[in-house]
Amino acid sequence: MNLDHLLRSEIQKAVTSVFSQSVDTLQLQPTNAEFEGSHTLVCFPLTKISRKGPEETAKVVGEYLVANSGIVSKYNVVKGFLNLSLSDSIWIEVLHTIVSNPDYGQLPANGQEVMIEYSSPNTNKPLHLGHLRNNFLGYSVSEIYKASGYTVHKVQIINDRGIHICKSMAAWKLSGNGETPQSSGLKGDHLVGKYYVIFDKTYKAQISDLIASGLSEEEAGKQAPIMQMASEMLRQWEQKDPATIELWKTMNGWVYTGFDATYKRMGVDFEKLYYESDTYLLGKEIVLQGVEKGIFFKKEDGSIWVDLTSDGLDQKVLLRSDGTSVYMTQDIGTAILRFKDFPKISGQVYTVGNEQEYHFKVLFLILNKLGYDWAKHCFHLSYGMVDLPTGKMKSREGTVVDADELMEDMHQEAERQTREHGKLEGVSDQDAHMLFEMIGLGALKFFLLKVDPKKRMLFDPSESIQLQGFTGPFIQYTHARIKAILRKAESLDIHVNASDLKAVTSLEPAERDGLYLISSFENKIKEAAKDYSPAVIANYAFELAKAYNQFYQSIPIFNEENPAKLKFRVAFSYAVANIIKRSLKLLGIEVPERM
RNA sequence: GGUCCGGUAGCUCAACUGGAUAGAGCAUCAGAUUUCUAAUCUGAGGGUUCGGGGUUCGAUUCCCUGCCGGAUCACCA
Repeated sequence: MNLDHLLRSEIQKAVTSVFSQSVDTLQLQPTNAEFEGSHTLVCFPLTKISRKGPEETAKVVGEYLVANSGIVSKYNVVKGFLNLSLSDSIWIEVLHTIVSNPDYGQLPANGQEVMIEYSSPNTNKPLHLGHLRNNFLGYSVSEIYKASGYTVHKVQIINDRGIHICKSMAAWKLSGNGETPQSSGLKGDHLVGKYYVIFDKTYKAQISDLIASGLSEEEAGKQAPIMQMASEMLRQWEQKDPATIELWKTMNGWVYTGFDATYKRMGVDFEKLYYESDTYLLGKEIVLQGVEKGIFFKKEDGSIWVDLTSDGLDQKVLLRSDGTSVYMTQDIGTAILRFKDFPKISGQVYTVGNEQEYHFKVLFLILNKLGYDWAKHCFHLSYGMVDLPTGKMKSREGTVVDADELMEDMHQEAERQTREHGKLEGVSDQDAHMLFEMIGLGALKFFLLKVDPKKRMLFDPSESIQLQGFTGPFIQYTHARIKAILRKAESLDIHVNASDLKAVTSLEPAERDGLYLISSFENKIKEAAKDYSPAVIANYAFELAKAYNQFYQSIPIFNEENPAKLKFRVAFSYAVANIIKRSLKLLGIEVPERM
């Protein structure tokens, strides 16, 4: 039974019957806490067909529903708002359908496939806080789409070639003395990142020397020996010079080993990896064909452009005058390749920061001009930057927050607070370790996902390690508490079946509040999918946990003398725990049995 | 300069896409553990929703305008 559908159809019937005219949309919203009821119908829009004032309209509909629907037990009208109270038997039925459906929260398969790209790092340095937001977001949106009934293909494109990795290679060759992850004990991505920093330092020093010897800043930048070395390596790489390719493979290999460990700890995964070194030449053919078809045009110097002025944008280069590809060319090729690899996908989602909005706008327009009708189902999941209290993250200024370090810090903080609470009695070291990890990462993921992805957000380290209030651990804790109740019920040999639930005759307000939230879970999943927003789920899970804690506080379950009521409350607790678990899973967060 | 985002309590964020007296968390203050886990719960204070116009039964939400912050506008990625 879907409560929302049921109620809407009852209201439709009422409206049609009372005003002898139907209405296509109903404005149904949760009732404010200060009024009685659970669902509120906004009646202002109905005045057009009722030809009555809003209060009178609400009253007539309310009367009808109480008399005829069988599910509305009471109503009250405040201004144009019709507040409805549902009969307790309906709430009990809601609980029954949910506990008897193990797949509640998984919408039926809709036969559609979608590709979601996220992460997509450069291979010259370790992942940082910005990547964490990206990865958690991409992963979570993938989970949300799966729950909505889609088949999801998670992919990324690894930017493994170009001047950035050559910089690390040049610095390593100059001053690395053959250092390896094994010899240094450094994680591979951090080792390569170390040489990227060394490159930058050396480069700057060389520039100031050159400026001191009379060169302009621009000239110095070009002539600095280390930069010339990196540029030369890029040329050699493109010419497939064996030694250069070998070094490139070695250093990228170190990075991948490092990334694998980081992804594993983050709990994210990918179905297929695309590498820029494989795809950067793609798209060139397409662009040349586009010139022949008259979609693109060539300038005198031989460069190829697309004219987007009729779409309110500028002209954009697609092939350089020397015939080489740019980023856009590659992305055109990669997009087409992906639709060949996964012919059933209807579209793809690109999880990329909002600084690339213009790029994707252009990309989708070009694909559209090329005649790919899937282009209109491509979506740039654009998210805001993560700021620090000290301002923007700047890798050159050393203010980046490293992903590995941050996850470790969160783990340790979880451990510190757990020990402080004295919650580890009878817990093995191994279980304790898993618990700290679960809590630490739960806090971090929740912190980054609770904000609307579109918005720029502030990462305050002292706030992110909070385990109280609007946090992941608060919700995990609620789950653990419920599990304790379920264990106790088990030990008392309390088992619930349908007839027990139906024997309950009256509910407490706290129970109805919880059931209302439970009944709206699937709508929240749809909303989150439509908006590409894990924040919808984060807010929902928090509301649910809060509602349960209020219930938990006010009603001691095992003191109840009426056995049917007691069983009802156990079943209710079970349902809440399940939905907490499922919602947090949509955010990539695990829940503990005890904490 | 053009285009696009954003501005809500001291701080970090919500507000069901135009609905009720704008809500949470943190922080501050005051309370609640012979009870199923106090990482919890209850209560208090805290607002010109950046300013100014407009649209209508009704605006944080839509339109215009000004101010502030950010992104972007490369033969970079």
